Amino acid sequence: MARQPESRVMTPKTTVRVRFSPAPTGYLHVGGARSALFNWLYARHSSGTMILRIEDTDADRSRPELITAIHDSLRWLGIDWDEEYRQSDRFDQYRDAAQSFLDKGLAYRCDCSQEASKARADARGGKPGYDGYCRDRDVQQGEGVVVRFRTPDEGVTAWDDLIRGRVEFQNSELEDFVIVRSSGVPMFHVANAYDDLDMGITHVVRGEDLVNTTPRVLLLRTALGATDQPIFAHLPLIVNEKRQKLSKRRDDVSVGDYMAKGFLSEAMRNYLLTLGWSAKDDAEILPIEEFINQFELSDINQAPAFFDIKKLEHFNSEYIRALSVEEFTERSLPFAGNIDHDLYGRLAQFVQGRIKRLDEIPSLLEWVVGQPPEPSEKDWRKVMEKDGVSEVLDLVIERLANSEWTAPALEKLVFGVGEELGTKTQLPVRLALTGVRFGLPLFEPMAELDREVVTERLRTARARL
RNA sequence: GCCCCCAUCGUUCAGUGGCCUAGGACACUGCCCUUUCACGGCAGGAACACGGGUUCGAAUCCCGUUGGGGGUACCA
Repeated sequence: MARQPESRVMTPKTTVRVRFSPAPTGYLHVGGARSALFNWLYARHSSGTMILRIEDTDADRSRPELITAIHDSLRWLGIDWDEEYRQSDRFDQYRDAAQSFLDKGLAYRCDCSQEASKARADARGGKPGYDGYCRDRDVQQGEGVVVRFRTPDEGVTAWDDLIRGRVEFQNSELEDFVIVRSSGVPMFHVANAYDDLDMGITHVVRGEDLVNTTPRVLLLRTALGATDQPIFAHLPLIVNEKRQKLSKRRDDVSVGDYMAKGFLSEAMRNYLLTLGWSAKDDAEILPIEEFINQFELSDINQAPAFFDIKKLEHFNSEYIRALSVEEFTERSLPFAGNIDHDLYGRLAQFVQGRIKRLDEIPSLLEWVVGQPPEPSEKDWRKVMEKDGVSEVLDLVIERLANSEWTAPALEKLVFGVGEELGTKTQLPVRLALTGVRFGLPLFEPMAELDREVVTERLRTARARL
């Protein structure tokens, strides 16, 4: 057969298969979402397969209902997948694998209690880890017995990380780790190595917090009979303001929280993308297709990135403003609070350009649908305690009685008073009416209120002068 | 402690030996626009952690120091 030209070299022989493997022990958080996203981007970029694999080997910690929540969060972000597996469905295969290790002498049973091995470690002089006490004790199956993998005493386990370059571990540093719990349930290392091999995973894209487990997984993979390695890409961590790995405990980071705070999923996804990777020409906000097109794992940075909500908000406001008024109205309605839908439909266009997050909407509308907040001392002094304000209010109140009740007419009325009196009139009217000195354009919402309500509010303010 | 990783403006990304008197974005400050706020426009301050090499030449390569982080479970 004739040899193909360059394309033969350029095209990988195997199609890309990647997986996102969350443990259902909590809601999807931004770190996990970013891992999922980078896997997905690479799968779509290379026309490969995106696999969702639920790593629920720890029955005590896993909560089945969280799987649905993870699905929802991924879907919200627009991340889809082609195959899905659940490790709890595959226990038998992992158990068989572990048994084969036992049969081949690659693993052994151990009946040391955790207290006992810790006591020995302390006696050894603080060097933690299991010491291989049971390696040749021929322990039999029984209560409290685990299976440990026999790690090599010498040599090096290494891989060429797409993001970090070559990473090496001395095998002598590796302890004989547990692969089957005393309950008989295999540990995640086994499941992970087995599945990556069995599912033909070509690229392992995951957080840097997993690098230390890579040698174990690699050793297990070899024990399973593999002669190759997947390509690893260990993503830099997303950190909080103290530069620590984001944690569900101390940081408010679940994807659902951001949904509830009024972030658009496209903005969230786009922002997450820019943490550790960037498109050509300094472009930060692009259609997802363009990102997919340009995405390469090897272009990802090595340094941890801070999750900056300010920047996320900027992205969000950009995406909000890019929406058509119709789409904005529809998508923001659930955040608008207790307001007549038709009324909101008329006012949404004024809201759209003024918010960074959808959850800011109710406060913007407060004076339209309910009572305005009490003006602050400072605002009152600055706006109302000036010469001519009482004349302005008097005149506006007077003319309101007979004015046509439309936005243009009201604008003309208020500005007309200003021209006659040689002063600016919007601010005092705004403060009297809305309670604050910033917000929506004044006249359109004003025309939505009843004449009596508007007049009453202005009178109240006038009385306070 | 031990193992592993990381190090460019406050933040984030760019920069892969000369194009860098280091660029973009967010944030911040000032001005303009505007009879609110926001948007928009213009301008500004702001960084290659330190010390050694290598080289004609280093933000870019090597070594060390310092600093930060991750891991060190019968969690994943």
